[in-house]
Amino acid sequence: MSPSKKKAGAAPVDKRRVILDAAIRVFAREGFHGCRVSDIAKEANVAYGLVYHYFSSKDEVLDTLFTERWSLLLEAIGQVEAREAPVREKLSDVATFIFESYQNDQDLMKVIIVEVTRAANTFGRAHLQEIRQAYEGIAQIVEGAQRDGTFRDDISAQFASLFFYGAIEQLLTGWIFDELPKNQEEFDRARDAVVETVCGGLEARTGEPA
Amino acid sequence: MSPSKKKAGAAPVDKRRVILDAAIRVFAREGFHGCRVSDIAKEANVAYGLVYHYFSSKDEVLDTLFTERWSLLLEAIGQVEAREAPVREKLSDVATFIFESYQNDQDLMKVIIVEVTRAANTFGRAHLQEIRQAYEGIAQIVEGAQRDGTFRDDISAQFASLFFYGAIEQLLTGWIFDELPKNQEEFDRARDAVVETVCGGLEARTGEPA
Amino acid sequence: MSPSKKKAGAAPVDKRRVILDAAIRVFAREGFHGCRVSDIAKEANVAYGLVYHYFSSKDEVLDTLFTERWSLLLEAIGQVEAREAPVREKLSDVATFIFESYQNDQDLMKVIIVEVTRAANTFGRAHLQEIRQAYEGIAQIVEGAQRDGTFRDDISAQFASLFFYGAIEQLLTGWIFDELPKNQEEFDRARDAVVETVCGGLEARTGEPA
Amino acid sequence: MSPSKKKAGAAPVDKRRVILDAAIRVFAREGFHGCRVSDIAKEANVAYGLVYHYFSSKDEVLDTLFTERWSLLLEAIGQVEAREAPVREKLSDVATFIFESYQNDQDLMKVIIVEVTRAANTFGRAHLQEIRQAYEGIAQIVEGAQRDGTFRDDISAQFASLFFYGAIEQLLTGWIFDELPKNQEEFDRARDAVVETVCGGLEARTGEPA
DNA sequence: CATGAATGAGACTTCATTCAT
DNA sequence: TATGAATGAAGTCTCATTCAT
Repeated sequence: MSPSKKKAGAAPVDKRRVILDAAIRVFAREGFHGCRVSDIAKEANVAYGLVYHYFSSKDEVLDTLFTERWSLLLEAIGQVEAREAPVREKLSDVATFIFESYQNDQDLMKVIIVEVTRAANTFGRAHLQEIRQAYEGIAQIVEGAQRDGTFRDDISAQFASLFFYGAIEQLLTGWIFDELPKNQEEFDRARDAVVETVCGGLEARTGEPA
Repeated sequence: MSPSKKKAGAAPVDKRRVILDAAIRVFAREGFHGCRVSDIAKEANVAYGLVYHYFSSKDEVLDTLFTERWSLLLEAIGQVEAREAPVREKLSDVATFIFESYQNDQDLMKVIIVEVTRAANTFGRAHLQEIRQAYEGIAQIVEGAQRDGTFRDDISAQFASLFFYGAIEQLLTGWIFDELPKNQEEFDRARDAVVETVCGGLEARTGEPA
Repeated sequence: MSPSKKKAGAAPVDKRRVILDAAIRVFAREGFHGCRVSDIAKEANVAYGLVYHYFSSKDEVLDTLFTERWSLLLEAIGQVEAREAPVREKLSDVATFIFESYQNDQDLMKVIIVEVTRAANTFGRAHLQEIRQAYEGIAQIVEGAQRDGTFRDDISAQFASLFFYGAIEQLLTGWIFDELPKNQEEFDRARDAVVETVCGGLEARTGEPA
Repeated sequence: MSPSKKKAGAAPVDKRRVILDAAIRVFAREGFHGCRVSDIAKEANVAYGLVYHYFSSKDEVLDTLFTERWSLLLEAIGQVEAREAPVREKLSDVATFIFESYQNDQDLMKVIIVEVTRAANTFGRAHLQEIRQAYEGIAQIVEGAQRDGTFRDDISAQFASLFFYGAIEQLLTGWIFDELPKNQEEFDRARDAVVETVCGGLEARTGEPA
């Protein structure tokens, strides 16, 4: 942040950041395997070798992008989880966070979902631990609701968590690849729909037909 | 050299099939990109070049595997859709079909999910059309239920379909990569949980709290 | 050797051999590190990839060349060792074998000496075992002469062996890099000189001044 | 930043020397090609660029190390050569000088032998002239002995010199890479053995069997 | 003198695909 | 059908050297 060694006025270009941002665009455009390291360097207007000055490998660039972002998600889930609020609101907040991430950084989220989260065989495997942490955070929100009687407890919180996350990711994937409308209204509708559906299905009922 | 297995009476070996089955195992074990064509040939006990005699490329092998299987799913969805039955039963049947596919052909389903369905950037893109057909089939089941008033219609059938499919795929992915228990009972529990959750959330209600 | 699968008349080109022979020339001319794999392929009139069809790496090409040749030396030493003959004759035969190897395959011997035997830090290390076997074979010849009283035994056979081999290798290195005369007469003179010097120094004496 | 070590009284650190000494350790440990310039800087606790402030290239660092040391050897040989003494004593002194160099600066001598003297294809070639000077110095000692009748003159002094030096270098190489015992006693034994063997073989004899 | 970020050429290796038999 | 040798394009990573400060 503080450009201590730079004279005021000089743009303190953080080349590492420049490379990361370029990588987001290139990965989103061409895919991780579809691009060469030189493409990243070119997009960043930087010499080939500089990528390797800051990152030990092409993989590490993606790892860094993923971890940077995923940790925000984990943190957000943690905060939601810790709060006192109705479960619907909590899950809605989690969904909102994810959808907003997507709205604000479409390229980055595309990369994370396409190249990591859904790439179960390659990077998804490497980050299994962190990915699971998100599921577990959501599961704990569900468990809380089961404890206080809001949610039925004959559906395991783990399953519920997977349904919730899976539904959201499927939606995002649809947005990413199908040419679906992507506007605020649509995002809100989608978010409400997931929350409605999953919470609706999980809520405990009295005097139900089913 | 010696046509030992081709003596009259012995089942004529369909080398094409042998190659496909070998590919399933190899793709499941090493991933599509992690294996070489020669690995498939070796696994099939077949000469390198023979793979190219039956298939025009490595891609085509995977395409074939995917299409073979996915068409079964599309057909199954179509039949369910055409039937007269409560929507819960219909969706449960779809889920059952998918879970049974997984139980019976774990390797093949792993390959389809990991390398095609979730590989949005590569094969998923090539087969987007067919994949969407499945979503649409499910959506039509939902629409039917919306028309007869069983399901609420303020959540679009398209969304509902993505949720349903996304939840199932997330579950399967969990089974594939996490070391979760995989037995009949667990499969049944999972299936019931998805159906319960999604249908529960989509059902129209009278005198509801929400 | 037997071109069993080739029609008589067709030149049975062993591409592997062609590559090895090309590698000898290229390594001798440019050094192992000074040449690229593509240089070998070009020299062999062969596609780049074929080198990797037959060898797993550039290293393995050199390893193969070394091992092929060095095993001949080890065998020769073994045969000399087993024979009944005066020690001078034995050591002279060993020297002759080495000098003749050099005369007949100057490029190969240059490669072996420069890139392996004297490259203690790289390939020499990898083949330390085999190189030591040669020293040990020579040492055993010396030990035989010590046992029968021909050679003094206050100089260890191991040392003597190193002296003998070291002297020869130094000579060869001189031939390889200095522009010394290289003709049969010179080879003979050199061989006799080493044998004379080393054996002369090792022979037991009676009534010596030293 | 803080010139803490440069306070009056503290020995002024010669960074150039520090770099050279670090290079010795790094070259000995990892080999010239096995290390990076940054490794030298790190070992010297010095900034990357400073290496290039004092030396124009990585090569020049090694060249400097070699020349520094080799000139001592040449000088020593010259002094021995100029002295009036029996040839055995002279050659023994040369051997002693080399063995003592090795005892006192194992790393440096390892570097010189492994990376220069025996690296005929790279640095050995660049320093061929200086290396030959050593051979010639030794040859002149031998010639002197031939002139006064101590050594036989049917073995050329040049050959004799190569044998002597080759034998010693082979011994040192053995010490460097095989885990041979390295103590004063062993050094003395080795030195005496070389001198005995070579001089013994070169001495003129009267009434010899050979 | 001192720093270390920036540069970019260079080489190995992989592997899908072709082809002669 | 069946074989497996042959092809060659493509891409990652290394690291000596330069340069702005």
